[in-house]
Amino acid sequence: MPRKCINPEDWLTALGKSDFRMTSVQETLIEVFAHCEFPLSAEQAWDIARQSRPQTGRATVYRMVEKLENLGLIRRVHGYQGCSHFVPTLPELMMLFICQHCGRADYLDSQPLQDLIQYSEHASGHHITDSRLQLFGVCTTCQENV
Amino acid sequence: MPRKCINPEDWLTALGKSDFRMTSVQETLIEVFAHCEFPLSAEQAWDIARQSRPQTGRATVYRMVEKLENLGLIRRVHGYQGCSHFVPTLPELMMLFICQHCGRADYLDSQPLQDLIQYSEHASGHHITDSRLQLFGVCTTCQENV
DNA sequence: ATGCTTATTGATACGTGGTATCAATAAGCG
DNA sequence: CGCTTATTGATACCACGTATCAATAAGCAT
Repeated sequence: MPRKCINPEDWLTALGKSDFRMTSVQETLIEVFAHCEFPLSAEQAWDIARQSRPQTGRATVYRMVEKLENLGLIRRVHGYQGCSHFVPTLPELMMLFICQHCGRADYLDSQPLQDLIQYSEHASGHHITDSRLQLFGVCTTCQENV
Repeated sequence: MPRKCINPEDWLTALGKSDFRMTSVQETLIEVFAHCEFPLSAEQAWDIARQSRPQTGRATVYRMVEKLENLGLIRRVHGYQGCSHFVPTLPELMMLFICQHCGRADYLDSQPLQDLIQYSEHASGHHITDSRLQLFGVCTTCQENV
């Protein structure tokens, strides 16, 4: 499965507002999420963060996860075993695919989703402002390794 | 917004397996979910159930919610304020729309979603076995009442 | 109807994921 | 360098959900 990677620099830029103070915890957590291979829970992120920064507090991780989600830098995965895991968001709006076998996330072209929304909006009369789509299945790599 | 309604009789049929025993709690909770206007959490369902059946236990409600979800009779709403609310599932697979203003759920034609899945499967090479789509916005009724 | 088997219930205790509090720390600015 | 104040981390706390288990009652055989 293709591996997308996030540039932590961009995240720092996105976080860089006037009343914002960059700290070492934040750098650590940005690294953790920017490079995660799999959807990560706050608890998992905490474990990983403490490997390189043992004094990291639990509440701080939860706060940071909330902030990153609000900024749209990470994205909640609405999966089978709960909805508390996150993956980095790509700059472009894309559809999320989760492999049920290896657990990895892939990002697919979102044009079909935009078409769907436009069609459904017209067909139903509702004004659609937001959407959540997630696809599950077996990724190309795992299909080969059966 | 159009109001779809579930027939509790159908649910009883779906529940009627050999080693299954129908009880009054179950009837109560089926009524609660079959007629709910809005996505309901287990806790909310508990409150409503106790109005007509005060001795209803909390654990029983959670057990029943799990059973109904496993049977596909109710469906989890992956919304903004968490993922622990449920709406009755319609016989046909349909896309879920939630109005951000009045909170009501509507069910939309799922053909566009099926098309999207078929297209994305072909385009990505992944084998897609399941999906979760939810749409949010302002329903036709709420648009008129601005 | 009556009794028996066993699925189901409800009370309680428990566990986990997430939040409020608050004194201590440190970022960034003048 | 010192000040202001955003941020941190420890702790306590809360909510949602689950495991346990004796008591209850469905539904079948008789």
